[in-house]
Amino acid sequence: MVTTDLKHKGHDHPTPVSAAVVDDIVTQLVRQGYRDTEPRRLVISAAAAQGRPFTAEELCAVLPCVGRATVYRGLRLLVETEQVCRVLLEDGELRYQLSHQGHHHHMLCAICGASADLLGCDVEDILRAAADRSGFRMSGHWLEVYGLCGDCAD
Amino acid sequence: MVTTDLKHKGHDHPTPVSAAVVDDIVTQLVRQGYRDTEPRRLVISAAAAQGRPFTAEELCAVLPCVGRATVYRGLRLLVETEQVCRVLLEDGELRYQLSHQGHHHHMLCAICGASADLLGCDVEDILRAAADRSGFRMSGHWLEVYGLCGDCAD
DNA sequence: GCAAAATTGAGACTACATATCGTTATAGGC
DNA sequence: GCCTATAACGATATGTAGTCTCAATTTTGC
Repeated sequence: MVTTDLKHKGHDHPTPVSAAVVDDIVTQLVRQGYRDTEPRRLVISAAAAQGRPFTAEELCAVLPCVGRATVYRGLRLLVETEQVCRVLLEDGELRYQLSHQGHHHHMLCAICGASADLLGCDVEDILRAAADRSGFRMSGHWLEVYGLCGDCAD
Repeated sequence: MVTTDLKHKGHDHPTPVSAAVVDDIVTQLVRQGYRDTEPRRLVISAAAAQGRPFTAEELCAVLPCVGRATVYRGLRLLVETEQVCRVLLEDGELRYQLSHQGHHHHMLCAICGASADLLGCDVEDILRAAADRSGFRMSGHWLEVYGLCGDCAD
């Protein structure tokens, strides 16, 4: 859990963010025909440095050296290419976070705001069967789980 | 202003609003100490007339005789008192619709935009068990199902 | 009918997000 | 390494959704 110490210009230094994560995402983008640019890397790096779901404005605040429009565009691109996924908070607010591979759901802590992946849960088939019984052909779903994480429940 | 046809459909056949539905909701509000006012009834009536999930702006458009602020306040009150529930569309847009009693989930049709309640599905216990295994204490969840309704699947 | 209090509505205001457009940086050919 | 087409950038204008303010109005209880 980090950190309030990244707010510098482009060529600063050791972010707690592993360069490998950024490189990996950039590689995915390049593979899809997008360019490898400095501002884009900064957006990815800032997103990766967030310890919990974040908003576009929060990235802007952390990246004063990158134009607002660029932050928004970068974030949108990451969502479109599925490098970043959206997270729905209990009050209806929509935030973002780096996406781990594949379809999954999130458990969101009401106290610390942390997000963890919900593993070992396959509701897909159950939902599809229930929908079927109503004559509805399911193609997808959206699920968020709210509560307290292990640390905060104590 | 480009709107998808999904969001336009349904203006042709507004659901006839039974006065009983409006009366019922107003009764609930009065019971909780809120007043029975004409603008508030108009908001409820307009909400009930929507054939599918709607936005605050849509209600405003349908109710030119009611102030914007009043529409927003009325809608917020209805959400707080759980007469209206929020619905999350697949693209992340948040809309509203009259609430049927109790906890339930929605199936949203990608073509006509209709919303139906998902019945005969209890994922609650499954989710709680999966969360438990990760040391997470679940207190609630949010679930939406997307696909095609019976009419549109043909 | 009267007074207190909740509610309303016009419009100012804020926050968030996108569009415009001239400038800059990147990638790929040479 | 140099050159060019163009993707991407950033400053800022514009748009959009929602809240806030406050005087005027409506509702409720007496």
